[in-house]
Amino acid sequence: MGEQPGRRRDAAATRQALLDAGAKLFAERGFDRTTVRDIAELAGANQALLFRYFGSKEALFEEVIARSGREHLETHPPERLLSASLRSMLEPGGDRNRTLETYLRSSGSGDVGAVLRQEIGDEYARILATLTDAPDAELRADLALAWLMGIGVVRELTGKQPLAGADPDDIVRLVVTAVRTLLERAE
Amino acid sequence: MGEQPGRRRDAAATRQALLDAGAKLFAERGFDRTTVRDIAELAGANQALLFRYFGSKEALFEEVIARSGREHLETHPPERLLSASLRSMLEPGGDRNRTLETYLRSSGSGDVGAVLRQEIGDEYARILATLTDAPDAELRADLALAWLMGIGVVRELTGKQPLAGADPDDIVRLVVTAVRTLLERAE
DNA sequence: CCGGTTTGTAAGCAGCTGCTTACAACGCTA
DNA sequence: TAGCGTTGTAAGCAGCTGCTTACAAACCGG
Repeated sequence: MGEQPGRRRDAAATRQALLDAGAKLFAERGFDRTTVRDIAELAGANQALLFRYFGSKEALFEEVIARSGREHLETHPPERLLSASLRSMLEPGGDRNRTLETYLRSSGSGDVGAVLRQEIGDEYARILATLTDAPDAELRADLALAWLMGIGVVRELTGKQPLAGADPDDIVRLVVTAVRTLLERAE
Repeated sequence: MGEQPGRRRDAAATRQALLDAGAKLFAERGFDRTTVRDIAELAGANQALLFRYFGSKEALFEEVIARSGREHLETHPPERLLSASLRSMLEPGGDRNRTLETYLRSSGSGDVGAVLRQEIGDEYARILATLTDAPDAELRADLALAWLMGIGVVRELTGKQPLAGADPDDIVRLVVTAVRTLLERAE
């Protein structure tokens, strides 16, 4: 990508460029449809370096997921995690967090990065579960998380209208209200 | 698969076997990770027949989606569509409807079967939208549909606990209650 | 029973995939 | 500046992919 004139050989920068390119493409296309050649080209690097620095396509993927996944969790308090994650998924912009997109675009049973994805999901749900004192708090938190994922699927992956073109504020308002009901309603 | 002794050569039966095998594998693995060789093997047919009867892997996929997608819509009234679809996704069993799984396991931008998937989604949402008289009924219906998809993602695709192992009754109860709030709450 | 059509089979092609290897260019340190 | 490890490059390999082709076996109307 943008190569600095003073550093024509820089392993750390190349590694980072590959990581960034991988993050972008995995989020856009999923794991299967992203090729190591595409990643290397977008990073402006030789594809052999991908294997030198990461070992395999799968290892690069896991590093992408691990890094991007924790950012949101560390920067938002529990009561705003849901709306913050929702907003970051809804609002366009180059530097937004694409964890959920990457997460849900990569499927399969005996899957790649499955352990990491599970850890991140657990972390999200654990935090959301602190917002309710219902006995089945964790199940309710999972359902809230599932809603996030579903909105991501429908918007970014199928582009269904009117949801795909709706105002993020409207979506957040509707979802937060209903989720509040979901979490607060003890029986 | 199970070959009748009286009909050793039967184009219609072979076509159907390929369709069934494709439906199963596409739902389990998604489009990309399902190979035409796998489909042919599961169907007990030669893979060349797949191309003779359907033309391409993509055309077979579209036929699978088109057929399975309409079944639910035609057999459930609006007020039970949500819970019925949710249940069919949650409850194990060989002959359940796997439209949503197939739907969400196949992603990508310039995508395969995109038009058909959109039609099915529109149909679901249109029916759900009849359940509310809010001005943004369609957006609310989309959000309800998105929740369905999300629950499918989290359960079948990531296997996250406790959601993946929860009692379908509990899930349906929580979701239906919250969705009722989502749909009924006019402002 | 004959001739042509339908159904099934085996083999292979071209292209792409993840990954490896052999080698050249560079830059630091002694 | 000589030596050497680091960084980058080009080429290619083996395996898999969707798809095609050439051909054999079964079927059916005449």
